[in-house]
Amino acid sequence: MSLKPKSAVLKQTASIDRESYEPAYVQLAKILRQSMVAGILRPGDQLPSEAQLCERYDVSPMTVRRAINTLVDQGVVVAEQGRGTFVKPVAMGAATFNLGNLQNLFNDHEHTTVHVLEARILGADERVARKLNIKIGQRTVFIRRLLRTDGTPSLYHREYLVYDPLRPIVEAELEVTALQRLFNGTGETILKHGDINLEATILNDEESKILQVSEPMAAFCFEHLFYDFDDKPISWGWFIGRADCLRFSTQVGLLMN
Amino acid sequence: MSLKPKSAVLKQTASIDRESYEPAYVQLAKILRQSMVAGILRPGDQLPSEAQLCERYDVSPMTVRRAINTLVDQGVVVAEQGRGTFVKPVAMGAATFNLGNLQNLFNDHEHTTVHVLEARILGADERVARKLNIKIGQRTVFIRRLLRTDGTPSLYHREYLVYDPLRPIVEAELEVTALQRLFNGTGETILKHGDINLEATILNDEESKILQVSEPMAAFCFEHLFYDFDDKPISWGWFIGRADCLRFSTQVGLLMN
DNA sequence: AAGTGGTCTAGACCACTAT
DNA sequence: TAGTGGTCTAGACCACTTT
Repeated sequence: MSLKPKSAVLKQTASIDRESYEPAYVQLAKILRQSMVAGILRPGDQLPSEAQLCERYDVSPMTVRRAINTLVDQGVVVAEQGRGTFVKPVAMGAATFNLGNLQNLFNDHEHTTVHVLEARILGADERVARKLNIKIGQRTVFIRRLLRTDGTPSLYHREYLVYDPLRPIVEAELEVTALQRLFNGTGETILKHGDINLEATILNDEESKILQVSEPMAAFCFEHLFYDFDDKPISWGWFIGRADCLRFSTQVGLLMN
Repeated sequence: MSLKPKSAVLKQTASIDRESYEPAYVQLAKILRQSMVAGILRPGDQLPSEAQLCERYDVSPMTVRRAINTLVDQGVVVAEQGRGTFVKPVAMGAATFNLGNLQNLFNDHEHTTVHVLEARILGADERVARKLNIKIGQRTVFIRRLLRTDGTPSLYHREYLVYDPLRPIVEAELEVTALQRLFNGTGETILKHGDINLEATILNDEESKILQVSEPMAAFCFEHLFYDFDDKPISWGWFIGRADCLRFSTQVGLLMN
């Protein structure tokens, strides 16, 4: 691990194309990233100082700054005031998984359909009352939905909504499109924030039946609790999907681009 | 949903404290965020223009820009060139889970211990050969590790390393600290990048025994495949943890701070 | 003291969207 | 055409780390 900037090597790399549609800071970030991918800059190595980069690529300090901030945000370098900017080592702990992939499911009307299996007014039991911070017996709207991908059951959703006759949302929530809104936030929304848990579980009898699984099978469970603008819970529910149909992939470290 | 900036309302909010240790752009971002939390700016609403914010808070365009970019990065607003900047609705699809929580486990030497259950040279079978892109029968180092939290088995790890007599890493990999390095990237590293999969599964007999579970139980499985600086796979393995001891939580939307 | 990153200014020009 | 965000300049000062 070298402690000095690899100035000599970097000097030979590409320069910034002023005619390009790509902003200078993006180009610079790519150049630096590329030197890491190529192994010119290794984990632990120090990047050239901002002043050096300004001179070498003939851009202003703010532009260099932004390029480096981009890399910091991407988690590939770390900047330490007074010391320098260094290439971060690959760490599995930096891996992140997002539900964005799942979101595509809801938008893909070609292959995915949503069926409302059940929707009725239900008095809250102890568990529901606790989650939604309401009294036991207070009315909720209980909804069960099933998503099918190419006809095959893929996701089973259950949801309890606080019943409020003043809020016309209830009607809308029953519609098939309501799920989509929950997931990608299109259209009107009364949700301010939400808590989401990801768990692994084994399908119970009801779930197995609905998802058409015969043997015991592992599944992902996304529990969600949404709040309105008064920070009152209004929706508690969970999605369950077969483990053999769901997978989350991600990458860490230096990738091509 | 209003289509006009809530200029009048925002005008009354706090101003920027020049004496504060907090950068101006952070303060401005907080002020804007606060207006969203307070419901002054609702999903779909347009933020005041950059010029307006410059004037109102007496900062330069670049500072306003950075504040807004912060919010864009946080995913709470979306900026559209030529139109304006708008508050994004809450979307479950925006949720992200990271393995950082898990990382704490490895650093917490007070409560967590790592035991090497097995470590031996092993010829690659078809599956291992395919994953590591080597020939069947080629030698690998097979390692089994068990992590205990306060004495209770919590994570079971199996790993195949390409055996390379020229690389002294093999010795080091056997050490207990090797796992920590894999996860948080401290010290020397020969890893350039990695692919990570998150799956839900049911513990098999061996896993149940090692994790001291009697009944069938769901589990999280993190499969990892790491590459060296020549983009050759050198490590394939997976962590398995009991579902009742592992949970991933996250939040979406507007949070307090 | 010298070098580093962190912040900030006060403008400028451009591309895009709306009217 | 006016207003918006997107980029960029050429400096400045500060806080911090190292020598």
